[in-house]
Amino acid sequence: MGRRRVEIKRIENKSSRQVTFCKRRNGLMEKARQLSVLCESSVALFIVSSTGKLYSFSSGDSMAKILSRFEIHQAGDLKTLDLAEKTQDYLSHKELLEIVQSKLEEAKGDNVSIESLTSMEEQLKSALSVTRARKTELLMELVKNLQDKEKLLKEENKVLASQMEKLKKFSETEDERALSPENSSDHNPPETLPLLK
Amino acid sequence: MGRRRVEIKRIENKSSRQVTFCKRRNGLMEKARQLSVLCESSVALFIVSSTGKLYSFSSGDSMAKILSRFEIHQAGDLKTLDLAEKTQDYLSHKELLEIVQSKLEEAKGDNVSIESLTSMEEQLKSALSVTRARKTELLMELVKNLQDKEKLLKEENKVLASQMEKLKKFSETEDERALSPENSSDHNPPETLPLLK
DNA sequence: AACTATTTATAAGA
DNA sequence: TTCTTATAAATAGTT
Repeated sequence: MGRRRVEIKRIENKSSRQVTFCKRRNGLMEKARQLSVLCESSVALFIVSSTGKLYSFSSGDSMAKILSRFEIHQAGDLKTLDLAEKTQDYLSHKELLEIVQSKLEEAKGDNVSIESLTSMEEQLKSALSVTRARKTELLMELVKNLQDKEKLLKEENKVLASQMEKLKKFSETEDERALSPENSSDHNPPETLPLLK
Repeated sequence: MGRRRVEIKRIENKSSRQVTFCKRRNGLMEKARQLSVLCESSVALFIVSSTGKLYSFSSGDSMAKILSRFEIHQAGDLKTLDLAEKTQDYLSHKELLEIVQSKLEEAKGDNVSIESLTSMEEQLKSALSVTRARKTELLMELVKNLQDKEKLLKEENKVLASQMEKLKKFSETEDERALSPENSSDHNPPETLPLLK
């Protein structure tokens, strides 16, 4: 949405990349805020520039709250994995199994054509394939969510650690009280992360 | 950017809130992706709907690297997933595929017995089964590792938080002393300390 | 789930 | 950097 259409790929020119980063970062933060307000949802956003500066936004609820919701969701996901035994899918699975069972009974008689058996074979293969695909899909999704959560937890730990360091320095020197307020909402000023790598 | 200008405040109508959530969520995710690509920055985004459903985006790359302060044990995460396609297994996979290919070429000739084809079918089914089992095994293992890691991180988080609490209280106390030195003859009623939480 | 009238974001230029 | 402006993109309300 500018003078020209722009391809979504790395901007090679360093300074225009920097400018775009600044503009779009602000835009993204504002959009995140709007979403959280308009739809009363929890939003956490972390952006780390290529130079290592951290920018974050999180909606009213503390990160911990978001995390705990995350956790609940995760628990739900694990249940979904047991899908064969639980949830609404249970009935349809059971039904399917019953149908298959009855078909197998039929098939024991010798009055069943090869054609119908081939058809049944195809149907079963298809069902099996769908089931396997769904299983893998759920597992991959779960892995991704867990990895995201790990990142978020690490981020939270980092914030805690840096706050603690400030507090330590403060209590050692007994200087003016100038502790940074809680990281909670709105646009935080950029905080430079020490890069340990 | 719609038919009307819209105030940024909670949308009261439930269904239009839901629709807006969906649209803006997608928009936000896409913007996050674009920022990460255009400016090669790391972005993590978590959205939890009011109904508790989680949506997340994270730029695949270096977030973990940058947030690697507490990072000790990992690196093996996604690599483990790629294992099926790369590393040492690659060669043997390639070999296997070559063997299968040559077998299939053979099978095109009509000088191949049904028995040998049945045997090949069995071998392939067996290989497939082993592959699938291994895949599931690796995925479940990965999930377990991530869950363990999550537990550790939360523990660490808890410890940090409680240490910080102590530090805060400590520095508060120091301040009080500095501001009003103890006078043992004066029995003032205890002042309420400003609570930081 | 599509469609558009509009608003909003932003790319390039100053 | 900040402002301006032309234009692309997102999206609110509608179908």
